[in-house]
This record gives sequence, C-alpha cells and structure tokens, in this order.
Amino acid sequence: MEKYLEELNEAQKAPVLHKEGPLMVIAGAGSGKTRVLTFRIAYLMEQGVDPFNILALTFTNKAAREMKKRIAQIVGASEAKNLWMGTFHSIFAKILRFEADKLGYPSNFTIYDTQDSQRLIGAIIKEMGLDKDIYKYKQIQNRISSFKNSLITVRAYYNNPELVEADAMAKRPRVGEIYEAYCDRCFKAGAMDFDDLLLKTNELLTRFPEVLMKYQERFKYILVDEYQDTNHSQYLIVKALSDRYQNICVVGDDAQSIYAFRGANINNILNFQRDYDDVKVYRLEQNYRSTKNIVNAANSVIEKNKQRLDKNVWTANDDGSFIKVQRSITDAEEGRFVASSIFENKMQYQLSEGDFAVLYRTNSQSRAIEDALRRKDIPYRIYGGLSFYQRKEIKDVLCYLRLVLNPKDEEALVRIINFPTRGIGQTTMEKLTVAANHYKRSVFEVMENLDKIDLKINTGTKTKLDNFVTMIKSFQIINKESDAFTVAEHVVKKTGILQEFKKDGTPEGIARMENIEELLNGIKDFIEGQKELADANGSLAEFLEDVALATDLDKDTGDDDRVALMTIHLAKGLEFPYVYIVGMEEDLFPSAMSMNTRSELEEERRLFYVALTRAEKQAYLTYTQSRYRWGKLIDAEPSRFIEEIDDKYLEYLTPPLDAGYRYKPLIDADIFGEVDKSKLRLKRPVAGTPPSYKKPSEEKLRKLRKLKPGLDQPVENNNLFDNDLSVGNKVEHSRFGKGEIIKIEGVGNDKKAEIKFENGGIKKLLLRFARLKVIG
DNA sequence: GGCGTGTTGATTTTT
DNA sequence: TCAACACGCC
Repeated sequence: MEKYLEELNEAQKAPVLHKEGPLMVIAGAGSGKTRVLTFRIAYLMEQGVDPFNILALTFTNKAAREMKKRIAQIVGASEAKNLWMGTFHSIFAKILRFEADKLGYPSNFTIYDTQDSQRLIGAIIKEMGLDKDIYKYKQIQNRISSFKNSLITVRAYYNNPELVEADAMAKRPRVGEIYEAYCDRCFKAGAMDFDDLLLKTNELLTRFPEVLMKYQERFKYILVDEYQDTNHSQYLIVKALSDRYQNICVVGDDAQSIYAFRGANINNILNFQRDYDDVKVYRLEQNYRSTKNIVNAANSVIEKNKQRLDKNVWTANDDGSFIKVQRSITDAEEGRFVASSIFENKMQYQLSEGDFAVLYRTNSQSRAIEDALRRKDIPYRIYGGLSFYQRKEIKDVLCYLRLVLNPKDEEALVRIINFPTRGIGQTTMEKLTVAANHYKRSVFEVMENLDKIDLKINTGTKTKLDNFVTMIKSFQIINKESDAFTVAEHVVKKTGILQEFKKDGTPEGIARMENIEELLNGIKDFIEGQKELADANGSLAEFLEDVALATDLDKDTGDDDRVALMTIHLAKGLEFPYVYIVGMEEDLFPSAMSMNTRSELEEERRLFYVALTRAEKQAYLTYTQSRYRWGKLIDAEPSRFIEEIDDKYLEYLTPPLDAGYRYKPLIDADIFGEVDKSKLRLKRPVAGTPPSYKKPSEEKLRKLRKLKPGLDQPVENNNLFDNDLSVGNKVEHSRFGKGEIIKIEGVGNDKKAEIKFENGGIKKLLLRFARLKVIG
C-alpha cells in the first residue's frame, strides 16, 4: 500500500488519508478523482474497515467495475469481492428486491424502461379519453419523472396547490389523475420505473426505521462519485444512510454538472458544507490530462458562469497546440473533414483509432459522421443512441423473458401477446384491460381465469388466450430448473420469433435474426461471467436486472480500437488524446431548448466544458453553415461558445465568415482527388446578412494566411449546390422562387438545370451558382 | 382481426 | 429524413 500511496500527489493524498467524518473532494477535470476514490477505499480496507461496511456509489456500472478491479489489485480479489459498488439504481434495486414484500411488491418486480413508461402513460391517456395533442405522453412522462425525483408522490402532488395550479394553467388539469393511474398500473404490474428505484428506497427507509437502522449499520462508510449529478431523491438516500456514522465522502466537480434536466440538483454539492457538520473540504486542482492550451481555454469558458465554486484548475503539462476551429458548408462536409483529419493524424503521428473521439450534442448528429468514416474505412463505434437491448426484435425476446419472470408485467404482455401473430387483437386486449382494471388484477390473471368471468370473448379467441397462458407457464417451469440461456433458447424456438423474421426474407429480417443470435450468445457470456461471482448463479432474474440497468457504455465489445462516437453526456469521465467536438452551432449547441433561462445556458456551458476537457492533446471544434435537421437544410451560425474561448487558444483552419467575404473554393476534392491550390480563392460576397462573428486576432489572421498545404487546408466543395438533382425535383431559388426541374445537362462544374418557375419563367441555371433549395 | 398505406411528429441530453 | 401510429379496406 505504501508504495501505491507514492503515486499520489500531496493534494490527492490528503483525502485518501482522511479518517472519520464527512469530507468533500472538489475535483477539477482530469485531476485524478477516480484515483483518489479508489485509493481511499483501498486505504480504508488496509486500515481494517470491513469491505462489507463500505458502500460506493458511482455514475456508471463500468466505472464501478473498473474501480473494483483496481482495488482488487491493491488489496486482493477476495477482499474486494465483498465491496458494494455500483450505480444508485443497481445498488438500490438489489436492496429493494430483498425488502420488496414490505412495500407490497414481489421480489421479482420488473424494471420498466422509459419506453415502457411512455407506452403505459400513452395508454392511460387514451383510456381516459383525453386529447393526445394536449396531453403529450412524453411530456407527461417527463413531468411524472420529475415529480418522483423530487419525492412528490401522488398525494403530495394534490396537496401542493402550486403544482396543481400549474397543470391547470397549462390546460392539463388531469395530470394528477394520470399520475395516479400510472402508479396504480405499475404497482399492479409488479413494476418499478427508474425513478421508483430511488423513490421506493426512500419510502422504505422512511417508513421502516428498523430497515434504515440495518443499512446504516451495514454501510458505515459511504462514498459517492459525481456528487454534482445527484438528484433530490438520491440526496435524501445518502443523507439517511450516512446519518448515523457521518462517514460520508462525496467527490465531484460543480463545473461538470450536466444532468439538471434529469433532476440533478447542483445545490447538493454547493450546499454540502451546510448539510453536514464539520465538513472537511479538499481540492484537486492540478490537471494531469490535458495540455495547457486546453485547460486554459476550458477555464476561460467556464468563467462565464455565475454559479460555481471557487477553483483554479491548472496543469504542468506542455502548452500543446491550439484548439482548431473548422467551418464547413454542410454537415456532410463536416463529416468528411473529421474523417480525413482523423486519417491524417493517425498516419502522421502513428496513432490508432482508439485515440480519437467524436463528440456531439445530439445523437442524430452521428449519422453524417458515420457516413464519412465508413467511406474512408475508418473503424468506429457508436455509443448510446438506440442501444442493442432497445431494438425491436431484442426487446420482443426480452419481453417474453420478463413475462416468464413476472406475468403481471403488463407492458411486456401487451408487446408480445400478438407477436408473432396469434389472432389476439386489439378488441380482445381492450376487453381484458377493462376487466383487469375493474377487478384490480393484472391482465394475465384475468387471462388465467377466463372461464370464471364472462367477457363476451368467443371460444376461438379463448382457446388462443389459453394456449398463450399455457406456453408462458411452460417457460416458467423450465426457468425453475435451468439457467437464463436455456430459457431464452427455448423461448426463441417455441414462440416462432425466429421463423417470423426468417420468412420475411428481407435483409432487415436476416439482420434481426442475427441480432437474436447475438442476444443468445450474450446471455451465454453473461452466465459465464456470473459464475465467477460469489452471490450469483446465472439465473434469468439476474440477466434481466443486468439488462435493465446496463448502459451502452457498459458493454465490453473487446474490440476497443475504434473511433468513439458519442454524445457529450456519455463522454463524461472519459478521456481521449484527440477529440472532435462537432456541430458547434447556435440552437444546436447550446441547444435551442436550453436557452430560455440563465441556468439552462450555464448547464450547456458546463457541457461544453466537459467536452473540451475530454481532450488530452488536441481538440477540434467544427461547425457548419447549414445542416440537415428534420430533413430540411437549415442555416446555422457558429456557437457562442467558440467566441467565449479566448482567441489566444484558437487556430482557425478556415476563416470565419466575415463581413462580405465567403471562402468558397471551386474544386470538389472528392471528385478530383487532389486539390489544386492555385484554384482556391476568396470569392466575392454572397447575398444575405453574414452571421455575426468575432474576427480572429490579427495574429490569428496572419497564421491563417500562412497555412501549409495538407490536412489543415480547408477542403470544401459545392456539393450543397451541386447535389443529385434530377428532372421532376421541386426546387426553390432565392430570387426566382419555386419551380420544377425540367432538364439537366452538363457535368461537374458545368452542370446546368433548366427550371420552370411558378411565376412563369423558364431559366437555365448553372447549379454551381444557383444555390437551389430542394423542396420536393 | 390482419394488412397495407398515409400521416404525423420528432431531435436535448439518460439511469 | 425516418419511424411509429392511425385509419381504412379486405
């Protein structure tokens, strides 16, 4: 241990050696926060604290796994095994299963994902006969989620005139009823949603003092990572559990709080010193990750935020190179720039794909980047977005498995009762649901007792329902004596899911079959992994729990040498030598939805801070002049965040659009390969108001003019104006208005279109200059 | 009750 | 742009 401690600097060592009582570690980006946490846990164990008494809460399962591995290396695997380490959700799901009966839940309760919740809420809205344009199920789900995160139960909601009033004002007076129905239905289905895992834990700890006492005694030492991203519900859990021994250690960085939209409360960290007595505060301010340029640039941005703790992040690393700023005409071109830049850097500096990350604000941006990387044969991996487990066919199989474990699971039932089709349609389901609500039972229970109730269902349908029930029950028998893989294999065979996709014969159908195969293999791997654990046996229950709480980030593909594509949110806690932050445009980043209040904008700025500080050596910021959004080409302006960085840290690879000048080379590099420098030139103004932009400093401009050929030379093309137009397309011209293409001639730069405009005229236009907008 | 076509809405982030 | 859902026909 002693020699491990030598790996730490003085600032890091202090919190590791801190004895009893509350402590807070304010850790700047890249300052070795994970190390401190790891070493502190190891040190506690060295000092004789039983790992059984330690609870460590992390943000992702992956972080927990890695930390645990590291601790095992220090203190030995057998000791580390008994540590409780994981996300809030996974740890408390475990506890809730153990204590479920106290709350009236079965211990095998289902965990509803967001999709399940939304679907259920949508169904309730429909059943209540409400206008779906006013009661948007996603909005309602969001609202209910935020209630739960703030511990506002249905009763608390009704007791709070402000909330009730707010919904009435929003012309949605029946939100409370929906909330109530939703909770009822979840309870009846033996299901908890994500927020329930925390809410019900709070309920458990408040209503049952003896249970609280038990876990207070058990978790004598509590450590919370990423404390700035905890919500009120999590805050209360931590507060309750640590109340007895006060051995609470929270680690975080207020500058990296990026989950307020999800209920995270930055005040938890800002007020920690008020919440606990005699808090010792430690600061980690030395950044080991990034170059001076990156650290200072990031500081210069975050300084613009009003609400923050004092902290001075610095680094002893090299200056490094400037942050590079690149402008493109379209998102497709942005993608090409990123792809060729990655390729060039990789070749020039002998790097591998794993050294690069492309970060974006929204998942939908990944597509243009993907296309470009694929064209250049650069291996990449997309994180997040639609996860494997959310794919249609996978979720179908999972729903069968969920039903095996918990037949009351209504969402699972609704999803698969008629897939593959077995003649049980909507009408029948409506009858069953009405009966279930009436008898306050689950739909499955109604199905089991069809002969006892008269539902006016014809005998043919009854037989079908019977067969379904029998099938699920046969799966349950198998589940009693076998592991998850055997059950899943059986389900896939017996339900005919595979045949269903096989017979469709399309490439998608085949891909779906392969995905199901992959799922089965995944289950097999999972079981192997579980066998190594002390308290696991590879059961279906374990697998489903793992799936419900796993993130895309958690999945180990074993093949990590790929360019990483992910949202900035997902990138928190990670680091890469080369980072491309794409889509640096107003309304996209900062997002248009987050510019209403100062605090929302500050969160966006923190998000940008997180993005920038992921980079070790080099950061790129790219933005486009126009981008496809909702299938339409939208004009874009550079993000204010670019302006907020002190100019001395930036290098503009392309001149920003400036009063009157637009840089528009005439050569399309993709068609002609090499770019002929002599033909690149600045073009005269194009009509329209140029976006406002702060000029780069004189020094920067000089640098720009001296740009050497190669990667850093802007490679632009006119593809926006020269795209695949064909006869019949409807187009819009800025001066002539709308029209239809009636003829196309010429190639490349000489491509012309003859267009019949609505106002009567027929014009022949050179596409290169026409700036046509395709509208149909 | 099944199947096909048309319409609509989504894109802010996720445990 | 694409996917999910609703509606209408068989």
